[in-house]
Amino acid sequence: MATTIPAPPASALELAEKNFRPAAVEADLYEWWERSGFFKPDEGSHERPFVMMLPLPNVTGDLHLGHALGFGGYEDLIARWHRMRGEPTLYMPGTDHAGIIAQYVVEQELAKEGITRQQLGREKVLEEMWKWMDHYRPRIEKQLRLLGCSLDWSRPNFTMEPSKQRAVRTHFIRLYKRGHLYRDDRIVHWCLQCQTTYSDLEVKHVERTDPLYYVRYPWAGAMPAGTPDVVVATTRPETIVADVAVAMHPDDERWKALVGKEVLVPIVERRVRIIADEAVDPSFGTGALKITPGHDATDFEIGKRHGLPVISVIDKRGMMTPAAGSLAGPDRDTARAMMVSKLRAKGLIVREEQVTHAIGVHERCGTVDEPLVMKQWWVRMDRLAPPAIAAVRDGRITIHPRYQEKVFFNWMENIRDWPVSRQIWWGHSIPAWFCRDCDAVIVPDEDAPDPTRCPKCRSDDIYQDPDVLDTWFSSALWPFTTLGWPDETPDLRRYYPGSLLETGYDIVFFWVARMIMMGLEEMGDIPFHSVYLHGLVRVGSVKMSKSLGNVVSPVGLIEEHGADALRFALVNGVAAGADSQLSQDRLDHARNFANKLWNISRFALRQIDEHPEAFHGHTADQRPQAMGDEARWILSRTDAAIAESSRLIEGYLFGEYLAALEGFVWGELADIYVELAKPSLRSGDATETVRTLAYALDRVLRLLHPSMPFITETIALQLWQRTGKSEPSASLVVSRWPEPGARDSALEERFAVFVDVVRTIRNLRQQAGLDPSARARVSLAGETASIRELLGQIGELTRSEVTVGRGEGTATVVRAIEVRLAAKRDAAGERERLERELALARDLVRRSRELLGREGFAEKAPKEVVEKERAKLAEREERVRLLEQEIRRLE
RNA sequence: GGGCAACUAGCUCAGCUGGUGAGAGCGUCUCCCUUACAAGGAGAAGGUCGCUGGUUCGAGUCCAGCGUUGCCCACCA
Repeated sequence: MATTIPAPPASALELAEKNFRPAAVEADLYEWWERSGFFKPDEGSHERPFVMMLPLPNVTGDLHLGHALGFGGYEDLIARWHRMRGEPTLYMPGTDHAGIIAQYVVEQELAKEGITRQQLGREKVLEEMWKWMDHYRPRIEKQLRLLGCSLDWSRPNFTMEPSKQRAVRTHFIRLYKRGHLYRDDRIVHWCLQCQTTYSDLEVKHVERTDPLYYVRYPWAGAMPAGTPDVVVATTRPETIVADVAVAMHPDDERWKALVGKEVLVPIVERRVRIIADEAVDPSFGTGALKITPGHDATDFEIGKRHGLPVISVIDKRGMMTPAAGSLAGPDRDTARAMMVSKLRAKGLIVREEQVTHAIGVHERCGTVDEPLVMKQWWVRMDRLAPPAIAAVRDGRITIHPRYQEKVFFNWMENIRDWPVSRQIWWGHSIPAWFCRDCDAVIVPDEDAPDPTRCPKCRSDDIYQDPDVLDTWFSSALWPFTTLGWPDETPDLRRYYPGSLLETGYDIVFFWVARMIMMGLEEMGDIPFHSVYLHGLVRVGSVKMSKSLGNVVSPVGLIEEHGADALRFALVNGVAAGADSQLSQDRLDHARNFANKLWNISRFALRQIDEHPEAFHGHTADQRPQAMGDEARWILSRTDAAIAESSRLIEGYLFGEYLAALEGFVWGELADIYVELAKPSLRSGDATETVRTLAYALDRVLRLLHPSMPFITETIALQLWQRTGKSEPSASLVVSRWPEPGARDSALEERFAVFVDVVRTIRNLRQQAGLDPSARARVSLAGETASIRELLGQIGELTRSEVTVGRGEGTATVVRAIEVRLAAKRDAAGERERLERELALARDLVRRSRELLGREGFAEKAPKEVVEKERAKLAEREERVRLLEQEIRRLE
């Protein structure tokens, strides 16, 4: 920690308005936190560090709500909690150069000025890319600060910075030398728009209806009479010119006898064989599939199995190549129409129908996939995947919520090799050179400079692979490149492996799985111990996406409601891993809750100001030695809230944690304790009450700080300025998370009765139509022992004089206590009400008796459960008796 | 085709290791500007926890089957 800590901002110390105004304090507080070094891990600590890497946002534009959920909602909550637990906490910032997406975005910008990347050339486009990065990186970093993320900004990271380029080069070379990387001609997804390949994961399937043509392939030789025609169904007739076979399912009785015979590919008149392959679906079309290895992934695989040649008739721009013969020249759509009319002219189209099928499109731009066969770099998965599967299988890495592990296994166990070449310009260059004279592939040694001549044939006519690497190739290394790898840095030693990886479940395959594989490969150890996967945030009920134009900027929401309200609203009450939606209601509610806390604090601070003597020799963070019931009660409940909060956060139940905390702060501290505190504050000795109020507030601020850092810090500064605190920390950020004290469950049980009685009296008052501001008289009879000490408090919350004993007036029974309010009785109406209550009460008695009388219950259920049920039955029976008595009295 | 999950109040959703009048927010109704807060307070109404079986003394919670919905993966031409 910094040796001298600057003074906290005056704005936070002075804000005293009736409503909390986030804009007045947030920027100042963040700046103070950052400048004071609170977000740097304590290097001197011997505690085990907590390490979490930011899921590096793409430098493609501003942050959206999904980022706010992950970064501000979950990660910062988790980081702040660990920091408060005394763990040296490293929440590592960084951004991603975002390869294809970023280049696509910048190209769109250029297109607005009518410029294409080809016109500009590689150098200039890269200049534009860097300009974009230089513009958006600070903006993104600013937005992370607005969210309140406690990132260690002294350790900035960017995937394209020189140190990362060196790391990627090293990694590539090592993978290559170890045999995990190979180069091969294989079919890949090609984007005509982006002019690059992409991986299976980046293919989106969309439903589309297209004409399905049934095309007859004439027999090559004479066939016996009655031999059926071979008819294939296709949506892509333009690829017929690249057909090299027709395939049937081996078990298809219709065609079995014809396997091995030859047909003529229409128009090109090529003789091809009929083959049998399991991949053919006999129920589709006629059960005969045309095989086009050059332009279909399935066909490519089938072709490989049968040793068929590959014919490519479509080029990278989507134009028909000379190999297409009479179709050469036009684009693929025009060629399709041309082919259809040619086939029609020859009478080869036997049928045409509409078919709805799934077609692949590039998820970034929506362009229909064009499978092409190209020479590409591939990462072999056969040896990288098994250790990653094992790490999760044997629990070295746990994924929360746990069911996501099944999803992980399902994918990893069917994983396919990963194509990592991209034909764009923005990205990590590939440290591989090719020799024009002997075709050698040259990958230099790790620390060697770029090669200048071919080691095989000594030619100096070599060139570097012009492709760049998939973005995820570099982000897979994030857990260790951020720590200085491949150098053996102190950071790498201290902070690897990390503790937790928090991200959305939608990038498990893209990123999480690959980090695990590469961590194990390069570091020989898992990259993190746990993974927490949050759900997706929707706006209203619609998924947020750029194409739908409903991307919400968190910045506007922060300006309007404050970062705390946004952070709280995004997480409160959301089940682990579940998708959620952010609505105006949720935001308003969160803001209202923040305001509630603010006003509890204003009340407490005013009381402290009026009773300064309470803090001579005592501080807000010291648990007061309370005597009074209500003080002891709220202290016990505070301890319950502490224990509950810790338990829920440890269990990754963040939504529950906030919901439970809100219930405590609003429903118990504000609605009950603050009200009970008022009379004793007016009386002579307020010391105990003020101290209790301050202490409860101090605890609540700590408990809530991980989610609502700004408001809690503002209040804490104001509180501690008045009361002092025993802990030396200058800020709530680096204060200790509370430990729960001993609870008084007997007292809590008495207060549960108390709360029931209060509600019953208030209800009775309203039913009787009493003037809300008038004082009433209430008498309690029956089993009043547990609340005998709390009569004054009951009176305080119900504006009543409360006595024990028989009284007059309108009555009801709660638990086994008769409650009577001095008011005029409406005999008929009251009788009706009491009869209704009696019926319900009898039903409850019946249920209790049934449960207790059931065979096996008394023997098999835990003793406490049986005891509790017996007590409940007794109370219910007494309530029935009292209600009956009351009804009789009405007669 | 394979996998994962969801189905709880009018709406949006909690309910974690099974324990018995099923919770919240919003909305609805009644009342209240009580000097911390009207961005508030008090009270109320509202649910056969998708369906059918099973396990258990006991099931919203566990198991099986079914139905509906969503998502992911996959070589639907």
